[in-house]
Amino acid sequence: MAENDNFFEKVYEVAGQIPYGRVTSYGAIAKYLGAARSARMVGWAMNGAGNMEDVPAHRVVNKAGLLTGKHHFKGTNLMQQLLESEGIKVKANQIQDLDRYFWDPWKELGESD
DNA sequence: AGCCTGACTCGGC
DNA sequence: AGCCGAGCCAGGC
Repeated sequence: MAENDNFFEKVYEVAGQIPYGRVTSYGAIAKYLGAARSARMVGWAMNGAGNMEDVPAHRVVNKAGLLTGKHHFKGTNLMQQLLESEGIKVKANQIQDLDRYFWDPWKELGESD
């Protein structure tokens, strides 16, 4: 039952398509789904995605590159370690050179609309 | 049924 | 350039 029609499922799909060593923002995903103002819902969806290995929630940060959701992971700094493990530089719970690692679904996947 | 909170973002000062 | 307030949608109490 892949309810791809659900907002949450869409979030999981997009997040699951984030390539290794890349990150994106909640707003980018939300906007890609047509809910630019519902970035919070993306984060809320991530709450359930955190249990999914197919959904690298650690690759999803806020627009500022801050690891806002790191507190929701198992460990205290698990999220940061995962990002650093992928070659992403993280400092003070914030991704360095975010522009270099940023992955925009709208740009990469393209809405083709 | 109503109010508060929350893994966000933007605009104004 | 940094801080504050408002907007947004959905879930929890």
